[in-house]
Amino acid sequence: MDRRQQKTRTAIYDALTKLLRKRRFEDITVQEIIDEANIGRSTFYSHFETKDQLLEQMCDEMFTHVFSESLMPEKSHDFSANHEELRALLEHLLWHIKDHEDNISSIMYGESEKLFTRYFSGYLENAFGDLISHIDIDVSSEFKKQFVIGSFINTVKWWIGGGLVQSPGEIIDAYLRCLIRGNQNHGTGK
Amino acid sequence: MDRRQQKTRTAIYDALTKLLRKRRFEDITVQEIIDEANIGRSTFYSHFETKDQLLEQMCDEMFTHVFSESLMPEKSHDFSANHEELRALLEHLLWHIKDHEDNISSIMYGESEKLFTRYFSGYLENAFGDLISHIDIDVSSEFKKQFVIGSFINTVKWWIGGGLVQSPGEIIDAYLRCLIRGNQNHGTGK
DNA sequence: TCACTTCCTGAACACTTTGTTCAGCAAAAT
DNA sequence: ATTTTGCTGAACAAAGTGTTCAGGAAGTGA
Repeated sequence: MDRRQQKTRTAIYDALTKLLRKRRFEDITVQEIIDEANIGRSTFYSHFETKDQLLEQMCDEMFTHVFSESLMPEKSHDFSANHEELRALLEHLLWHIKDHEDNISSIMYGESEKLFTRYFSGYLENAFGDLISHIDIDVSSEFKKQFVIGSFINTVKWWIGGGLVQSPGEIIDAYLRCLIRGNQNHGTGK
Repeated sequence: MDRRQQKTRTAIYDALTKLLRKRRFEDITVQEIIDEANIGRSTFYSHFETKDQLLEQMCDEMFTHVFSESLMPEKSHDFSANHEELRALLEHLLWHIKDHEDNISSIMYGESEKLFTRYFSGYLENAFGDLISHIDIDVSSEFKKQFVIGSFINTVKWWIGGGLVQSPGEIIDAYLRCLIRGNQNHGTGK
């Protein structure tokens, strides 16, 4: 691909990321992004149709990167019999997020937060959907999914909002303790 | 108060509510509100400084109404010893929400949803903050609060988003079952 | 009924932001 | 060296925001 295109694109991404650290997305104007990126107006619009599309694409790239396939639990894993493995997987996920702290934190305000939530939710549903139905609580599986995934995303957002001061291990520990409590002994113990 | 003012104000509220049923708040223009309310431009701006202020005030009135004081648990109540009372209170809250279904549903998209969440969260923290610290899980009290309140609001949002098809009783049942599981016997049984 | 106070009206205005267009220039590709 | 592709920046139309103001309508009180 043309180096010029790459250059403008990253200039735009960097500019937006920098601006997002100080302001909500909806309060940032295209002109500001252009100025910060130091490019021509028409250049911006030849890359992105609108400001919203820019955000979407940028987040998309980032999330794809953060929630990369390597984090997918393999279908064969039986977490209901082995909580340690689930814990390790979730913790690994949080480490990934921590690695992208700068980028993700700047996104967690305003409209962009919703993109994160949607993307995260979709990922978790894919990755853990089956697993969740094995958790033994007497509620509809839709409700269970909503509860488990929702509370996890909430927890992660809360963690990020607080500046990621706790370690991923602490967070996962606390989360699982709230969620699994009373359920620890369901595994058949090896 | 001058009847004219009242009339304009409700005309504006009604107009916005109607528009919110079809579009996100951020996509609605002041002009549309004005047209829908059938008032003059300067009239709008003599009532509200900006579109955002209108939303805030409207939501504020509504939430104050929905989460009215009558729903405050009395300090003396000991929910840790009596889950039935807590359940009844939460169910009552959902009934209140259901009563305002039309208004609340129209608000649950875009920016206005965040106002709801903030308001709801503040209310719950006030109403149930003490109570939560009595729940027996070995995590920090901040985490516990985040988890309990967050998952409850999530559940309510999920319920509203789905069109409030389940009864308040069902929702509270499922919520408490997910939350309290393994903890039912902590009360000292009268 | 007669003031008079308050509110509503709607047009005009300045300003900001958006998204498009286009001619000219610069940098890649072949 | 020639062609293709991308960047520039000014100019433009369109849409929205928030203000102002003169005049009219509707409430209020004597």
